[in-house]
Amino acid sequence: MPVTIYDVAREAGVSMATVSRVVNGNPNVKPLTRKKVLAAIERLGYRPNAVARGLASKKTTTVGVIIPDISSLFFSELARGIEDIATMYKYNIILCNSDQRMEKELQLINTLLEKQVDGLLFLGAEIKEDHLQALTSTSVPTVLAATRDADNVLPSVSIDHFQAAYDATEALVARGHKRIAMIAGPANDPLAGLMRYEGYKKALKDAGIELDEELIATGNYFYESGLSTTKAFLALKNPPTAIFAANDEMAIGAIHAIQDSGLNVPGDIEVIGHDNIRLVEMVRPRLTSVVQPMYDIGAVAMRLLTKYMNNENVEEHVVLLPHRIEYRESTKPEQN
Amino acid sequence: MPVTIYDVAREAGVSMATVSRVVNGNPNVKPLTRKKVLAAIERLGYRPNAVARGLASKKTTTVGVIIPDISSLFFSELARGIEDIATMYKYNIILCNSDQRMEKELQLINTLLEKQVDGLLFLGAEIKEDHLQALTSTSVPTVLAATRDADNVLPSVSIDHFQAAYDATEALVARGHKRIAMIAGPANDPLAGLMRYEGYKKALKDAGIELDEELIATGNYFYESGLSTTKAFLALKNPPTAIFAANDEMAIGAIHAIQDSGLNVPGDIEVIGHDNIRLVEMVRPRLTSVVQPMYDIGAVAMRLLTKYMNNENVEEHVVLLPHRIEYRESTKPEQN
DNA sequence: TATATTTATGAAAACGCTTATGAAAACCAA
DNA sequence: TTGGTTTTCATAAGCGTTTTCATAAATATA
Repeated sequence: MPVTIYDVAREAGVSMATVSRVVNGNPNVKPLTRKKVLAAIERLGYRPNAVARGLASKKTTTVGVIIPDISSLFFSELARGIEDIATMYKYNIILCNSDQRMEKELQLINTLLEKQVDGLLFLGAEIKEDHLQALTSTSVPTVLAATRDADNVLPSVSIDHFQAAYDATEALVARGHKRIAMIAGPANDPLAGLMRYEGYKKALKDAGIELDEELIATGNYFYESGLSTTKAFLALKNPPTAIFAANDEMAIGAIHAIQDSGLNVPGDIEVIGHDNIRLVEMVRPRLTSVVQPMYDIGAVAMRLLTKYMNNENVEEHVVLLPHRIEYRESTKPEQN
Repeated sequence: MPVTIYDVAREAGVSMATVSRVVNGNPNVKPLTRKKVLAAIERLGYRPNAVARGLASKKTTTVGVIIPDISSLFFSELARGIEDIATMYKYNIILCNSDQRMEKELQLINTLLEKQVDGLLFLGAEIKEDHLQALTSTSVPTVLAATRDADNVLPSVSIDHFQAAYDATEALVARGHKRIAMIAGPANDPLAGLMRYEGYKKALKDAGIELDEELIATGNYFYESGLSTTKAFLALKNPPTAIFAANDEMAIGAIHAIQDSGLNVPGDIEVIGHDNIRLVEMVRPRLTSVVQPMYDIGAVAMRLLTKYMNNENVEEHVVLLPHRIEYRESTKPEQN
């Protein structure tokens, strides 16, 4: 039988209200009384029941996190940022994998709301009407991380994917390339998929390079798809001299496909990846990549959420974190 | 104001007990009544409050997971296994990073118990007396994953680290090597650190190869330490012809150190890693590695925990999952 | 000293649900 | 019909806190 606040009250010779005050650090308790209560707590090994507390106070100090796949290098880094800040603000995290399946996402939102989370962090790709519907019809504050809804209805933390892709492509242009291939993400992924593709197109256009459909492939963000799409590129009668991949794993696949065919990176073909996951340092040549600050996105999103949960004032509800390109050996120095 | 079970009861013209029965699938409800209640729930958009339910039923359908670092490839894979099975059994996961710091681990155990989790999954390295004390002094069932306490007091799911390291070393011996180096883990890590080292030593001994202290280095499981320790090996006047690393990241560091010095893997030096994380396929040459089934360890541990939470009978509380070596290009075919 | 304030404490009512307990209703056999 | 079962449901007592409200004690003010 676990010891309750009532047991402590009796042991200390006070009322449970007083024990509650002591436990919650309410200053209106005489020092002597506080000491007595603390002693009783110690003696009995009292451990407050957070569920009961949650029912009474309507706060659970728990936030729900819906994430596509925690085993992904990208999202696990993000999750770490989330959790660190959550801990800092005394929140715990209920972590759920959605696999980006809408039905599951909606169901998870519901489950987490049932569990009375104080806030919700949603990571994913596409935010559809149903998501918006589910997330705005509740009073529980929600922040999107590493994604955004099209109309910026919900608070979100991400980077400017369009500009990031533009910059990466431009860097390739600046190195004199005319035939720049892209391994894009799925088109139903509005940011990492579509936006990065748009940035690539715009950069080519601004450089006066005509778009060649042959040089555009769609991958699924996994290594394998980088490998296979690049093999196809290499089989072209006029293959690319540079490749921009929508994420690092595919970029590394590209490098290996190039190397496997006897060509050299960056000598024959230069490669730029995206996200700058830890992997980029563990490959030869090390991968030049657009830095997407995953940890920071998670951390900032969580911080933002705490503000909403505390009813603090928030100046800007859509935050775009800065990106930059980290140059490594998969690209050559810029020629000018 | 959220709608409560009471509102539903009024709307449906029944008592709240009946609503509760319907919500919880209690069969003792007339079909017609059930339909009325369901309709009322639908009409009002009722969403049961899991906190209140938890208080009344003393079950939260939530389990706590203490993990060293979710951003690690190794642990995030494990976490995925845990979460998948948890979902399957209708549990949610509260995920906490411990960074292997004992103080934090103990504090997390306490926090999770306050939150009234139905079970606890502990992942880490060393299980000390304090851990045992904290974990056994509660009635909340606990399972260790990817680790074990020395006396097998607590239920656990892991592999036979000694044997795994023995097998890896033996594989190198079978390839004719006499100078086999090991990049071990920290000695205060009893399994992945110490046990794997012991397995290595035993295999050498059984092969009649004398232990050479020069060929033993201690790393921290990160890529960098594989790189630096291997550089030191290569600087030896009599360098190793094979390297066994206690995990894959260090093994990949070793490969790159070897390649950077102009030597060839496996031509000049063969390398075996441990764990078989997804990375091993994303490196050239692809890394031969001892398969530790991370996902399965997580999944089995969670499954085991569900049994304890349901008071089911458990035959064996210490489960050792099988391991094997996956041969890739960082080792040569066995010569016989 | 008497009065007004402030500070400390306790009693008791929520919080939203589950779960005995037991009564009424429905069913059954004889 | 009658009595005995079985179903179906309502009443109400928790579950362990927080939090109002009231009051008592302590302190300050006049």
